[in-house]
Amino acid sequence: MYEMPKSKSDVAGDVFCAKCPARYLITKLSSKWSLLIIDALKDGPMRNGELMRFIDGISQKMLTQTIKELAEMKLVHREDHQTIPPHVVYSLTPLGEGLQEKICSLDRWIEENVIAMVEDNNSIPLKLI
Amino acid sequence: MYEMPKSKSDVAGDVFCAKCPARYLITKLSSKWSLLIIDALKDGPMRNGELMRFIDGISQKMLTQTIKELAEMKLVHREDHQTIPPHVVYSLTPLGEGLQEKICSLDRWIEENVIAMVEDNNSIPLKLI
DNA sequence: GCAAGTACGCACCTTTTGGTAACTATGAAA
DNA sequence: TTTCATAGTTACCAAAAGGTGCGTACTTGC
Repeated sequence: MYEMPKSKSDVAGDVFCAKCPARYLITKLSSKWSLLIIDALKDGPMRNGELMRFIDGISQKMLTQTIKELAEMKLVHREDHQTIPPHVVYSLTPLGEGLQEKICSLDRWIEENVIAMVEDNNSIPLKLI
Repeated sequence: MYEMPKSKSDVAGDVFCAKCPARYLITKLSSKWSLLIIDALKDGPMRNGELMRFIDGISQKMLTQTIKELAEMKLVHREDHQTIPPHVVYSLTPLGEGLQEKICSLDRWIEENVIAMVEDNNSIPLKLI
């Protein structure tokens, strides 16, 4: 597994290096649910139920789990009103906003180029949206 | 699973829709190996062994498998010289070049912001690069 | 008064991911 | 002559991802 460095200043970024924290982060972020949650939060704060309905196909378990990881990475802010029934609001942190621009750019590119990627290709499943 | 539409013109992109091909593609692309291979090919064609050495930690199996998927998505071109011993060269297609810009932008952002994401966080493993 | 919504945690189970080792055929270098 | 590099494939196995169903404690609408 990983080892802790002596000080934080020893940390630097290289995704191609297996032991770099940057690689750890790219491993965490390279999940469809992480990408979709950050994309979904681009227009402002959302609650759990809203995200569930917006991100078609995500389960409650994966939403909770992924949001927790994104919060640990300081990309998403979790605001719990501490009421019963629960009222929790999720939003992007300033750091998350920066990442969101990159991820949205990637997602929009995929949506725009999906036809070129799947045409004449029987191994990629197609379906009406 | 998925169903085939009547014609290709029915295809459109929405990553938030579970049955959209765009979701299928984002699912395939959201793996660390896909992201790293496309990033690695940004400076020109590379051979199998070069990629193995450049992308620290990837196994032969995952490299072969991921490249195959990227080729099916028309993002990577596989040029096999049909010799023994084998000589195969991989490069980005014009489509892959477009995606590479987005992915490199994401990877560089992660490398630049890795410190902000991991500081004061004991759940994220750190290591000297 | 009963059901639904809220945002989870937990246990169980299946599917997918991904590592390792063995094997391929050949040329080139030691 | 023996070893290595090349770019794979295959089988086997362990680990991780991820779905489903249950329970929670309360409020609001029907």
